[in-house]
Amino acid sequence: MTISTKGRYALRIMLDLAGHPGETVKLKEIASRQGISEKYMEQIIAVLNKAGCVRSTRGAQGGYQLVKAPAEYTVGMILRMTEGSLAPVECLAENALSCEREARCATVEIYRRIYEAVNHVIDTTTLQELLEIEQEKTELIQ
Amino acid sequence: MTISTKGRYALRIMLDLAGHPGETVKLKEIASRQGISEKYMEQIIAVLNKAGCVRSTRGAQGGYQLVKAPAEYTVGMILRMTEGSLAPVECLAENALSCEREARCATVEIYRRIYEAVNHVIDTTTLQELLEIEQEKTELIQ
DNA sequence: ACTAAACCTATTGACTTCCTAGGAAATAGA
DNA sequence: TCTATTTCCTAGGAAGTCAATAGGTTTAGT
Repeated sequence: MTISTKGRYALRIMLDLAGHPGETVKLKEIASRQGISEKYMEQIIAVLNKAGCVRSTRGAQGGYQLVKAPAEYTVGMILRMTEGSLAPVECLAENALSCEREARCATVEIYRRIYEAVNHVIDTTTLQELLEIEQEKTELIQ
Repeated sequence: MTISTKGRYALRIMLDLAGHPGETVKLKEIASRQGISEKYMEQIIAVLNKAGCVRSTRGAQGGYQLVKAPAEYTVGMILRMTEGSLAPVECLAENALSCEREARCATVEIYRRIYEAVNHVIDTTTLQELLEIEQEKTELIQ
């Protein structure tokens, strides 16, 4: 029931980019700030890039930047890109092949409720909101 | 972000027992009704047994039965016994060792919200409620 | 005694996760 | 044009987890 590093790192990458608006941020910078393997991050940001979430500039002085404003990204978008569906059971995922227990399965109801609760949280929280939380936290440290 | 078969099967075992009140149900019966490997179920029900969730009777004509009424079991109790904590990240689990990013980590806030939402769902749904859903569903089939 | 059941522990194949490795392609600046 | 820097691409691999399977021991009813 855990979210893998792939999704968690994706969120941190996006948050890092959101914290540097207008800049073209190198992966190396994000890696050192976040303490994540640069090579591993490459693979994660590739997904975000192909999905059109970030824009990349190749070559020297290249890097990444957000395409839209932080408020335009929900956490749900980012997590689903990297993690796939967050359904607690396969039969609830979008492209699931129908289960033969479907008609009489009572337990799926609890999984449906969990799924809806999770979706509600991640679809109503934006990157902007996380950015504000981060800023509040850093102010507390200073 | 999925719940493993261990937790899902545990819920189905408990629901099966709840559907046969007063009876001492053999594992073999549950296995054939639920279409789950008997040997694998042994390991799962052992956890529920040690936790005092079910009572076992050994020897011939033995089996299992619930200790309490279905309304006394929440889905949360059952899932946590078999799955462990349902926290989406380790640092939120009960016995987690503190994370050094804690003070400045903004993303943990979204995980906390997810965690709370999941906990709310599973702690407010009882086995009794699932039993009623099951009964409604079987009536629809007939 | 015989049989049916729970109990116990080890092992295994498949899969996933998290990361490392090694380069190719693109581009800014000298 | 050359070089350094960056993104891009693909393969591979160590470790761990999952979902069982296997093979017994113990207990108790008939």
